[in-house]
Amino acid sequence: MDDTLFFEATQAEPFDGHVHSRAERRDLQAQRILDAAKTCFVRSGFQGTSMQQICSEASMSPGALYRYFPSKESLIEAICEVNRRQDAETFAAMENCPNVVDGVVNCAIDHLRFTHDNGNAPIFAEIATESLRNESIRAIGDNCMVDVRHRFHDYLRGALERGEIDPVVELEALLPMILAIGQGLAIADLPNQGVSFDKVETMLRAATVAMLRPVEAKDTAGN
Amino acid sequence: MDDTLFFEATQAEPFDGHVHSRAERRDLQAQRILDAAKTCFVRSGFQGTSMQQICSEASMSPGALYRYFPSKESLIEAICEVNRRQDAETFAAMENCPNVVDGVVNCAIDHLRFTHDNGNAPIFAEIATESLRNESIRAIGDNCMVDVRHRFHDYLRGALERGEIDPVVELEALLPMILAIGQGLAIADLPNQGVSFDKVETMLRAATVAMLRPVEAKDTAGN
DNA sequence: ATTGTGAGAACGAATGTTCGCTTTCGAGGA
DNA sequence: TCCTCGAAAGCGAACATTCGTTCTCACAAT
Repeated sequence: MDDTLFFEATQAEPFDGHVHSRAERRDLQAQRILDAAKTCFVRSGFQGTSMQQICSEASMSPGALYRYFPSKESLIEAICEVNRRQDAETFAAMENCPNVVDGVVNCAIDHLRFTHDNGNAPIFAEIATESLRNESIRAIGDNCMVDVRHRFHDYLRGALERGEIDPVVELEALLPMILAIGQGLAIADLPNQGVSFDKVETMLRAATVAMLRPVEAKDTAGN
Repeated sequence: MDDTLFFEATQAEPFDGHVHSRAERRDLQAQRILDAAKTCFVRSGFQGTSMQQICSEASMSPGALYRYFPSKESLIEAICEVNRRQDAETFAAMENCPNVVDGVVNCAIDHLRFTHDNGNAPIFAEIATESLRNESIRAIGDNCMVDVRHRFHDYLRGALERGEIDPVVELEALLPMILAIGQGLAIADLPNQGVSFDKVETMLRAATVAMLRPVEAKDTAGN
């Protein structure tokens, strides 16, 4: 199911019904480390966080921590991977939305809401920044973005072929544009600046309609 | 004139017209260090760059470098300050533009073009990310953003009061939205992904018109 | 008895910065 | 024009500290 993390449950509980099986306890500890790492990364960034800080945050010794994650990089990868999976889930919901504009806007707002609620904006920014240079992180970030980009591309192309979008629209330019705007909004975390999600949605919908040029916009302004 | 840097020309040339006065040479060296620092920061980020790397890039010993900048942080601040000043110049041009939409769009495109041409996208992302946590950088970044935000706010409010924008538009929500979009576009560096400035401008103009709701859009699509 | 888990000292490498020294510069006196 | 000398510029080894990581050993659970 998932071979990118290092602490998978290597064995299902054998026979007994103990409160904490060996594997369960191991997963629990690993999660504790991940939570501590995320807290530190939000606070100081990937490069600015030391393993000692993560150890302190997790109330764990280096020797213990290194039993769960073989390196600092593996911790970063795990954090990125969690984000990647959450993003994929958010964007998957879009594909079931019949109206193109609603699909794009709802998906973006869901993403913004999730990022805001989990305090993920700094990590999101960190990943985006680090992806511009660090190879190993770019590999993960790109996988994430490639995934999102692909789904988004297919979704828009489908709408285009079904005649829901003005054929004038060029997908190869529109797609990076939308992703860039979404990224900017996620990093800015507008609700943190006192702008409600509703207002963001209203403006984003207007902008989306203007760029997508849907052939039959049903209720683009009222919702 | 400028009291934020540490290497000001402490004395104007006394009387002679030498090719390189003492102060001129000092400024030249300081600039060489700044260029090297920028190269390294683009490559590895603020935290990921060591002073040794900057020294190597500048072909200078640590002892020499530290005669010009008292710390690594002062180098980061100087780099940020340069960016801040450039941004301010770019955004100042906006205020002379009569048409609101043109003002906003042209300003944004100018900014994107400058960021792209100078390879500043990674540093821009770095500053934005670091501003979310690092105090000293946030101080500079905020000064920059406060400046830009203030100019932008006044500009839009002027247009609003002059009746160029639908009074329905709420400035306090629109402003962060526009800045977030601009930041996202700057970081994404679309021309680096094969999307021309013209296409970005077309889409951005459409989105801007949709969000600004100017009362009399003259040639919003054709330009 | 064997195996998994944790603590914490210890490791070498790398960090930002400083220090003592030499070289270069340029104004002013001979 | 040449010399002199104080100051500025530059070098690179060395500093203390911190980094990510490993090692050893004790404890706990099976």
